[in-house]
Amino acid sequence: MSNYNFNDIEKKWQEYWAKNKTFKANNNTTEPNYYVLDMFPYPSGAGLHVGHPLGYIASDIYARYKRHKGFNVLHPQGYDSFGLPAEQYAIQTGQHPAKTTEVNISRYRNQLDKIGFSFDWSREVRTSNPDYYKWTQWIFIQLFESWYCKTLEKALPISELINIFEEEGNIGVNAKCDKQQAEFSAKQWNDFDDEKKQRILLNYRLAYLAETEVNWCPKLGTVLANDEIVNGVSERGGYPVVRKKMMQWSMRISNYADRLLTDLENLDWSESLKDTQRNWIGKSVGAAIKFKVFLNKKDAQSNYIGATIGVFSTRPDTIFGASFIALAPEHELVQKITTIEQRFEVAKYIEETAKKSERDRMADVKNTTGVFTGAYAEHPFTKEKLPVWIADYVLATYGTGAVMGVPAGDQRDYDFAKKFHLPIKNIFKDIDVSEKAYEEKGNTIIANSDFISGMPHQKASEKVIEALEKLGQGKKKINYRLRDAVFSRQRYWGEPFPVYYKHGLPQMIDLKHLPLVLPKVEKYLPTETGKPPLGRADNWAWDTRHNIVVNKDLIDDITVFPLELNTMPGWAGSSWYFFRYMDPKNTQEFASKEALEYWKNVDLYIGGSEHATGHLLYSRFWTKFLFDRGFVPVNEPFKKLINQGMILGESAFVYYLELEFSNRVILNFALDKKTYEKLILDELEDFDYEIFKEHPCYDEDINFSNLNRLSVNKDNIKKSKNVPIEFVNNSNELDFEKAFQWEPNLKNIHYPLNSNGKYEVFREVEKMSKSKYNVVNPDDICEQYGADTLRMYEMFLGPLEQAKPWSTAGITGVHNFLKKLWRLYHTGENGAFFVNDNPASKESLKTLHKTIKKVTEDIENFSFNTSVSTFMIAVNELTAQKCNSKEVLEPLAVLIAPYAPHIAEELWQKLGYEQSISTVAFPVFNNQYLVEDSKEYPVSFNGKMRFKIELPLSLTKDEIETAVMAHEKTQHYLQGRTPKKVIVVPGKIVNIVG
RNA sequence: GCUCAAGUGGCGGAAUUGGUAGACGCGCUGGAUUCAAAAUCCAGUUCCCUCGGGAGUGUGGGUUCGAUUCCCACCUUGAGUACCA
Repeated sequence: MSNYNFNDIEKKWQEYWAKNKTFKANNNTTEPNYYVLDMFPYPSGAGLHVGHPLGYIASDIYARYKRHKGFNVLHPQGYDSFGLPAEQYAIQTGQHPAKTTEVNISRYRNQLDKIGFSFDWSREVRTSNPDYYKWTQWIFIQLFESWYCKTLEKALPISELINIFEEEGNIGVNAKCDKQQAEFSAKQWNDFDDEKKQRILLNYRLAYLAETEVNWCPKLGTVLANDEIVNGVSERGGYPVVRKKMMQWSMRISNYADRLLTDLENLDWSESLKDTQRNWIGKSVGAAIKFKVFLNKKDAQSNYIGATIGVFSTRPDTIFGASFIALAPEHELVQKITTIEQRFEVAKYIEETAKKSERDRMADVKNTTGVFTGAYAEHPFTKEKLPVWIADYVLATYGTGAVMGVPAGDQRDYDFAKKFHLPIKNIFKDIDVSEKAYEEKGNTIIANSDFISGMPHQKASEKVIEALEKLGQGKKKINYRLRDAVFSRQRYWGEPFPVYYKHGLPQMIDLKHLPLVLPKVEKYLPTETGKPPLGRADNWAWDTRHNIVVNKDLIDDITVFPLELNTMPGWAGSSWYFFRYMDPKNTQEFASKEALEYWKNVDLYIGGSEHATGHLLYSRFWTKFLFDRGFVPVNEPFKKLINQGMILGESAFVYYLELEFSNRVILNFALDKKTYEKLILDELEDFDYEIFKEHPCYDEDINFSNLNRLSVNKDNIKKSKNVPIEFVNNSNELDFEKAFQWEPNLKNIHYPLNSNGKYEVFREVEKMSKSKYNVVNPDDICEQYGADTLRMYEMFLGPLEQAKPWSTAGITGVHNFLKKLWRLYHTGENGAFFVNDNPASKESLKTLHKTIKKVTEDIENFSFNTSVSTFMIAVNELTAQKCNSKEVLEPLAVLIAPYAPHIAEELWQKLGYEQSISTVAFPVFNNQYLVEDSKEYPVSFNGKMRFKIELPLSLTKDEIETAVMAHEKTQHYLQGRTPKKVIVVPGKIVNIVG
């Protein structure tokens, strides 16, 4: 008697794989190689839920498949182990983040192991490991020691730039600086003192230190990158974010904007993900236009202030419609151009806008505000004097921080002009702009515009740019939305910068002395003086004589210097980890040339789409940089990328209203579905108050306060023996007794009951998270049904890339399939293993090869959900055929091995093999088993399906036509008529058009 | 607002380049086995019907002998982004 005892089988093979290092990748083979990578997890304290493994299962299936196909597969896993949650936990409990991280990692590892992944654990990396972050620090130094040459479109060593400066000055250098770098000659450069030289070089370095306006989150005590802010609040925690100027490390990613954009073309990524990156980079083509600023409207040269306002516009063709110029409140020219009369107003306005947080400003979109500076800008063609305003709808961080206001062509300019009674000049032929601006480009003809009147948009733009160039007041310009990335965090649990400060100037610590290891601190909070947590460390100064970390009391600024107090952001370590897996133990290089050359880039990368504008962009940036400097042989890190959809949790809630009565007794009334709908639709006028009126506490002056909700998920709290307390039955009815026991507050609610005398809870699908009590743990599924069932079921749920709610409703179907598969090999007495050497029936061979064909196609196309169905059909058919032949059952086991590796290994062993099934070649589809067969061809007349004719599958198109026309059924239908046309779709259908 | 994706039974979802819509699974119904239950197996299951058939892939058009698939317009939902000049 032999049952499908999945728990024993899975444990046995997981141990076998670990012991035999079955999935260890080789760095030097003659076989072709393939690199399958998952986005490595952040080991959070909550552990894995069933959503996490979805992508890992998909990549594991593909990795195992590729091994069967004879590839040397690299399929590693590791941990993105620096991060905020561990630090916040440390702040609360005083535990060192390294310790909690360690605990979380071992929990993760434990959970991952239970699912039977084919990871090569010998290559594990952890970003918080000093052996690893030594190289993150090293890459930072390389970025510091590089500048970006716009002419060659690549990063070059800073030493080459110094050479140029020494010989030619900076006049011929085509590089982007964070601020306008004044020109200097070779002689001037050579005469500068060292400090000045260093300051100038900082303007060119790819990693640079500069005072930048940053997103400051006071609650988290740190700055955040743009992609870490969602809807104006922090992604983590949802705290408010304000703008603040700080001295920060930044990365000149904007230099790579164009390459990051154009290189997307050749990547095998989904179009929607590419679009997200394209939008984020935000390329727009237009013109840079300079306006001369005058003190007043009078046309006298003496009123010229001697400054110009540069604007960027995607619509230079609308320049004759310009009626004002608007500056961002933070614009550097504001002070210089504001007239004496307007000074007070302007100062007041700027103070007000500075007070507003990013979020307030966003919430206030509809409310246009601004103030006149008193100055005027001269139109380059008409010489008209346009008033210069300050307006907070103009962003300091985009373009030049100034716009030319063309009310007719831009709705925001239109609203602004309306509000402040500025002229609205119509410059479009046959278009009405009396109500709103006309923003379409299309084929509109420009009018009332001097030399471009009568031209369409595109041509007019070109002409204007041409004319501006002649005047020296403008040129064609490409602008990007992508901004340089802030690289400093006021945090403890991150990579320390390998930087010390000599007289305020940053100096790099030599590679020989890396890693610079995180110092010990007593508390993980910022210091009392507002410095980052590293400011609390005593041993945090750099002794340049001995090249060691020493106590900060020894700082003398001669030989001992202060170290950087910021740490690197979370994305630092994750921007290059895929290279480290290639050679994870290397102590001399971040990865050896040979390893990098052997594996090249990641062939298949699977992870969530939430990293589209963060991790995936930064990784591409660092890879391009490392490529430019010759450290890696590839320009892009991830050839093919798949975003697995999120698995959502289903939550159950009680919604209740808190009602405050005049006698100050507070009562909670649970809502039924109908009332709830009325409430959210604000239709409370016809709300049924009768139920409340019956209550003794009812009063005319009921005060409705907030709508509350309470989770009553059935899987959220576990009894000691892992049995979920069932709060809610399948009809969504609440079990009061159990619910009250769990959450006594539920007792204080008055429930409207349905006809069964029960209360129906609300169901909603939302993200799985600990705080929502809707987490399903994969361990429980593995224990109850086995890892193979979990793997197949997660694939069976639906298309990989689609988001879907978790439900165990269909899991028995998949589990039954595995039991049937087991039985297929155990048809002996009392369920004993039984397989024979007899040749298989033609029918069984047909089933097998049909399955091989479909499953191979499915894996190649990543449609794993349909191949689970294919397996089910195959097993059902083979069971019906009573197939016991090795000829079919052996290849079948291999076929299923990527999906359900444990059961496949067990069957393989029972079939008499000692080697792991993962070394066996994948079955090859043989057409002959299908071709010899016949097929029913549907025959239609004028598109209407009439009957089917059975014909051999091997016929050609013409033969099918002849055979169909000669067939008695056809002749019977035609009754002597001659059809006009016969259409044959091979293998499909025959259409007769009469 | 802009960009993108998706709308198919009671449910999750199948359907090659346009070719028998609803595979497969869940659920449901009936049956077999059983003292009974679990487990397993078999049959049925889009809707309507006067049992001949008719309708049907968000809605309305179009192309085609033939449309879930291609084109146009609209509706709905989801995702991303947001004063980006």
